[in-house]
Order: sequence, then structure tokens, then C-alpha cells
Amino acid sequence: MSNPPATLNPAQLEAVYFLDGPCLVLAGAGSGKTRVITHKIARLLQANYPAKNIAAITFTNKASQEMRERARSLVGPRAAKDLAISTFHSLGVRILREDGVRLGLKEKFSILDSDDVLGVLRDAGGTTDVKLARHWQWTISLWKNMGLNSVQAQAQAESDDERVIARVMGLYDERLQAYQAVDFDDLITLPLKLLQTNDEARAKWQNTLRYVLVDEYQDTNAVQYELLKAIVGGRGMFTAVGDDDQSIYGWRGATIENLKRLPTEYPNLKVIPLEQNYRSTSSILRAANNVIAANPKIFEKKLWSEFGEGEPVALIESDGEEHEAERALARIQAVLAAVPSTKFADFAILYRANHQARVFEQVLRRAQIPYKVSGGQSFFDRAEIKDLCGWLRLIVNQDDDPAFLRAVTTPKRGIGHQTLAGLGEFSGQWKVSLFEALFSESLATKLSAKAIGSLHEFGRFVNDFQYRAGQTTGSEAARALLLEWLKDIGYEQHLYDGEENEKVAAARWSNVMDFVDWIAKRCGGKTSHEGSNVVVELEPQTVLQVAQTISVIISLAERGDDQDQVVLSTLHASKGLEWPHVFLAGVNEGLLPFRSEDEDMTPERLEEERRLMYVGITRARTTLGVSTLRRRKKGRETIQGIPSRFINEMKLGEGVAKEDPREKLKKLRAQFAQQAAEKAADLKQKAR
DNA sequence: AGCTTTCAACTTTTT
DNA sequence: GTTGAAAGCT
Repeated sequence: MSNPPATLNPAQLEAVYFLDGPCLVLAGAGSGKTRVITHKIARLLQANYPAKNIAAITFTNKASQEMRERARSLVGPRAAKDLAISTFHSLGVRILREDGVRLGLKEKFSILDSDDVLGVLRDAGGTTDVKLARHWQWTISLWKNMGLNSVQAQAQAESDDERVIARVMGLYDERLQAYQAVDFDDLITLPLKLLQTNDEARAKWQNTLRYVLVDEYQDTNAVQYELLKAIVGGRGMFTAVGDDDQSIYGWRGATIENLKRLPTEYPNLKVIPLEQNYRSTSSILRAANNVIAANPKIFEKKLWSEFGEGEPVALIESDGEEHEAERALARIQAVLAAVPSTKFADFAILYRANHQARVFEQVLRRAQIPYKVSGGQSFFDRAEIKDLCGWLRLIVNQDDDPAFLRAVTTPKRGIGHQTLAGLGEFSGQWKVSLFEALFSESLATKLSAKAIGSLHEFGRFVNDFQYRAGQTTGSEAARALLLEWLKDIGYEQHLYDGEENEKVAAARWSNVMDFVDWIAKRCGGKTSHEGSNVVVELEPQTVLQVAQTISVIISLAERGDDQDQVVLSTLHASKGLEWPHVFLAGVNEGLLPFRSEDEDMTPERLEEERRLMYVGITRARTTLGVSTLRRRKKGRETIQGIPSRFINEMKLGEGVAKEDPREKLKKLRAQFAQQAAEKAADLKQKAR
């Protein structure tokens, strides 16, 4: 993290060196948990664990990449290569690719993303209502994450609504099975089922993943817990790293029970709290500790740091959203003016709900300050763009089954789920991709001549498009080809058919046109300006070549980490990140803690909201502004704003040790010097 | 009844 | 700034 200590502190050392049994590391915010995990990996290697038998499991790909990177720099590329560092889901993929056959899954099963799932659900449940289908999707996902199958869900359903969903869930799962496809939740539940029912497989994986480290353990849900237990077995050789105070995903199935039950299920569990913080000043940590003290504790823990008192946490009261945004801007500009080494990227504005970003965007734009809104839907996440990317993926790789499923059904071309189920069954049997299966002679035993005719027509169309895409270069020719293709598949019509609102459909079509331009531009041979300052030299390319690099370009475009921008983010999305200067917006009753009209506030909900506040506070390194509104808008009305109870809980007035102002200045200077040094080191690393 | 217009409300999200 | 729902209009 920010200020890595030269050596490990005593608690970290204990956590790293304890290899004798189950271990729970309670890693407070900014306490160097990734450091502990990577050092523990190094220690395990030293203790003669082969790299391939050490598993480190994270939740996000980003965390996983970072972990691998840091492990590599610690133990060297050779050893790091074999480490089983992955997310829960990619571990699930690995298990299913190797052993899914035992559950009747072909080796090259497809993984549906949540858009694909929505499509299957609408189809299986016989609805065009996207909102309803989303509701189903959400509920089914929660059930799967609680470890229920459709039969069990039916049994525990408490309302007609739930009974309907349980029935749809049954149809949905049947359909996935027929397509040889799984959804994200299956990536956990199916490996679990495998390990629970198949002794051979269990023995194999227990032997492969001999030591397991789990990051963000407080975010695990019921099935993830069971999966871990199945892997770890009775030996209990694992280290769980987490922080009960940062558990903010209860609403999506994560359960803090997983932390509570650990000491009971593993009586010899070693619990090690990491309380020294390497991120924030004492005044920030005191506010954080004070807030979280109001929550009931499972394990005692209190953060402290050696950075000195620092700036007091500022309480900012404003008259409304616009005023608040201006105050935030003023704070940013004040620091930028006072400390020349400060970058835009040193600032974050955090809020409870996405819609709060808008006002800040306006104000920052007006002030010409670059910013990025994290978590906002990217251009490439739009349904219409994903549709087209699906097609392009298919011409790049005909064996890409999810792409096949998406392309063959958008727009509808008389190939329904019966036909696809037959094709899926066949491809599962003969272990070929859906596309390969399509031209097989023996398909006739399964499907009607009409169905086969439609499939062949589709196959020929894909082949033809693929051939021409491989021949076409230059912007104009590429554009012409793409437009002709869109016309052939009737995509514009498809958009207008699928959308009640004509304006929305028109907006979608305009996105499609942007996408076509975007690809066509890349087929030309000119120099192009990508973003604001990066210049890319482009050789003339065929459409197919561009399609091949599309995923790489997208992931590059989506990252944009390296740009110097103020960050606007939800509190949820900010977890795990840090900034020198943080502004917490809209800290009002009703917003944070959030209160919904139709659900009453249980103590548990309030506690999770409090943890959210705690997460927000602990993102800040040097300065923290907590902002509350005296008046706020609710719909068209302006209502009185009540400061959040969390503000009182921070006890901002108390415990400020009076410090010699000269001493304070010295410390601030030292901190800025450190920042500058880090930046220099950072630049140096980038230069390499 | 089916259409348009008006009005209020607006969680959190990864794989 | 968008979206769903309810009221109002033909």
C-alpha cells in the first residue's frame, strides 16, 4: 500500500509465520493485508510448499491481478507463475474445466454473463418485461448463493411470487444444462456439488490446493464458505484475511456469520488482529474508530497509526447539493494551490448512491477539472454493443459458445431454444463447439429439417461474413461492410422491435453507428488520437484483425487508471482504495444511513450502513471532509436535511491533542515530502 | 379503452 | 436525466 514499512510489524510477522493450522487475520483498513498475504505465500514456499499447491483467492479480477503482481515482485516470476492466485469464480472455472465432466458438463462449457442470463430468463419464463426478468434474476442468484436449488427454493418459497420464481428457476437451469452453459453463481455451486458428491474429485482438489489464503473473507457468502470448507477439509490449512468492520455486501448475500462461526468450527483457530494502520492520520483514524465503536463487536480491534494528528476532520455544512459540490470544488482547488505536488488523482468524492454524482460532475466540468465516475456503465457494457461484440467474437473464434448463443438469437431468426437445446446436447456428447456441431451430418437424428436449414443458413452467413471481414481493409470499405452486415441481420429493426420507446431505440442505433465508426477508424492506416494525449500509430488492418484485438482495446479503454483525474465513486466501489484527500458527500439521515420508504431499518441494516461510513472515512490518508446538507432535494421538493447520526458518532470535537503548530507544520511537510518521493518512485517505475 | 402528458422518485454490484 | 406510474384526454 502507500507506506509499506521496511519490515513486517510483530502482528504481521505472527500472521505470516503461523502455518500450523487455521488462521484468521483481522486486517483493519490500511493495515497491510496484501503485504501479509504475499509474505505468507513467500513463507509457504520457504516451508517447501510447491507453488502450485498454494491458493490465494480474491473476489475481483483486479485484486487477483494485484496479488499476483505483488507476489511476483516478492518471490520472483518463476515461483509466482505456478501459484494458484485467482478469484473464487475463476477457481470454479478451473475445477469445472478439469472435472465438470463428472457432473455431465462438457469441457468447453460456456459461461453466460448477466446479460445472457437475462435473455435466457426472459425466454424461459416467457416474458418480455425486463424489469420482471431482472427481479427473477436477482432472486435466483440470491437463492443459488444461499445454496438452494430450484426444488429447495420451491419448498421454502413463502409467497406466490417466490413460487413462480422457483418454477422459472427450474426451467432456467434445465435450459442452461441443455446449452452446456453455466452462470456466474454456478461457478461456485457446481464445484461445491462436485466436491461434496464425488470423493475422488474432492481428494484430488484437497491435494492440489493444500494451503488456501482467502482475501476479503468478510465478503464470502454461504456457498463460498461451503466451497472453502470442502477444499480445506479437516486439515484446516488456511488463512482467512478479512475485516468484519468492512463487511458492506450483506445485501448481495455475503454473511458475516462466516466470520462468527470460524472460531467454533475450528477450535484451534489462531486469531491475529492487525491494528497498525499505514494509511491515515490519527484524527482520521479516531473518527473511524469512534463511529465503528457503536457497532457490536465480534472481535475487538482499534486502529492506530504513527503519522501524528494531522489535519482535523472537517465538517462541511451546505445549503443544498449545488452548494455542496462547490464546497468540494473549493477544497480541491485550495489544496491544489497550496501544495504544488498535488495531482487531481489525489482527490476522491465519495457518496452513497450513484445519482449523487451528477451535481459534482457538472461543477467539476465547469471548473475544467478532469474526473472519472467509477462504476458508471461503460460504452462497451451497453446491450447493443455487446450484441455486436458477440458477433465479432464469433467470427474471430467460432468455438466461442456464448458468442454463438448471443449471435444466433440476436436478432431472432427462427432458431429457438428447442433447436439450441438439441444442438447443445449434441455438442456436449461429441465434445465439439456449438458452431462445429451445426454442420454435422448426424444432427438430423435430433432436429427437424427446418431447424437444420435455419442453422445452416446461419452458419453460412457467419462464414461469409468472416471471409469478407478478413479481406476488407480501409475505413470506408470497412464501414460499408459493417453497414451491409447490420442490414443483413436486420439489427436496426431488431432495436425498434425490442423497444417501446422510439427515442431509446434511436439512441441505441446511434450507439451502434458510433461503434461502426470506431471500428472503421481502426481499419484505416492513419494516426489516431486515443483519449486526450496518447497517439497511436495504426497500420491498415482488416476488419477481422480489428475484431481480434477488440477485447484488448476495450480492457485498455476501460482501465484508464493511469490518468490524472479526480475520482467520483460510490462508497461501495471505494473499498480497498485510498486517496490523500477524501470528501464524503451527503452524510445525511436518510441517505447515509440510507432509509427506504417501504423497508424498515433493522439494527443489522443500520450496522451495515455504519460500516459503510467507516469504509468511507478510512479511505482518506491526509485530509477528510465530511459534508452534510441543511436542505436537500427529494423529488421536486426541498426538505430539511438532518445531519447523519454518524457525524455525532465521530466525536470530532473530542480528543484532539493540542499540538505545537510548528510541530504540525513539520509533520505536514514530511508527509508531502513522502508523497513527492512516492510519486518520483512511481514515475521511475512507469518509465521502466 | 387506449393514448399522451405530467409528475415524482431515484441504493449499494462483482463474477 | 431517466423511468415508471398515475392522471388526464380523446
